[in-house]
Amino acid sequence: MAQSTLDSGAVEADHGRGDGGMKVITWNVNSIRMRLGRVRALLLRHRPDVLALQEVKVPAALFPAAEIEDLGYRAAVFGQAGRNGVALLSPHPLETVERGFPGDPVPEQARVIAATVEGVRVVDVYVVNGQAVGTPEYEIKLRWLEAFAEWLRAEHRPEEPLLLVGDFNVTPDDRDVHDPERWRGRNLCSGPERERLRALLDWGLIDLLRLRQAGPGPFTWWDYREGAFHRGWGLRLDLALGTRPVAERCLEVTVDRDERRPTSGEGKPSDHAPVIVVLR
DNA sequence: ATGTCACTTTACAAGTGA
Repeated sequence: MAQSTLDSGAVEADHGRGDGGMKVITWNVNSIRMRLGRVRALLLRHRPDVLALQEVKVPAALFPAAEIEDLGYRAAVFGQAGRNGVALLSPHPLETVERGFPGDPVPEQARVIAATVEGVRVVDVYVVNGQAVGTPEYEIKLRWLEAFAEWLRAEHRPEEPLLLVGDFNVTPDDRDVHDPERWRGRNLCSGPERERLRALLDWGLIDLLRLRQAGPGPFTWWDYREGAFHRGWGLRLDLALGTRPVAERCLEVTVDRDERRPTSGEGKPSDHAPVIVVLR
């Protein structure tokens, strides 16, 4: 049963185009169990070729794989009980799945999963949050970004088709902040973390959303507190970064803000909105 | 700075992390 639905899903995900195009969505769901209804609706609405999830907050054994398979998707999960956890969903084969990376300063935390889908290496990251500048957690965040960049440089080449997506917990620059003065120097917007992200880009990655949208905005995350979404107090923390071969195929990048709305969809929203990347 | 949310523990509340 599962196999036949997987086959039909693969056909639908291509939108009948048969043109080698590819739709990749990244979404920090803040618990897959709480968000299953919305994830299901997103898969049916967009039929992405890849859905990269962060903060699934379950060990792999408790990931709702059967519900996902019923929609024609396979899941590769790097899970963790209660915190973190990343997963890649696709109707296509997920080849050469890699969980974590050598040199991770916090290897007990599930933050990176990678797989090759339709010839594109998709790397899904959930970067250390960092809590606040000056805390030990912030120092770990900087070290983590350095170690991840070192691994990327060692294992990959900028000439490869590689798409790095996820929740980076860093705003690339002030255009990604609703009120740059209010956020100046604080965690998610501070200089040192932006320098680490910049180093990653300098290796050979392009911020795909900025190819066609100069900003300021759009944002992808709004705090649950203080009615931040309603007041427009957002940040862009969720990014899609591509090597040149991927950037050349990029048609558009959009943010599905409706998913952050409390009144739309099944159950409560995540504090992050999905980012949708379309490649030709 | 914090008006929320989801998780955990030994659970019928409080602490943690985001």
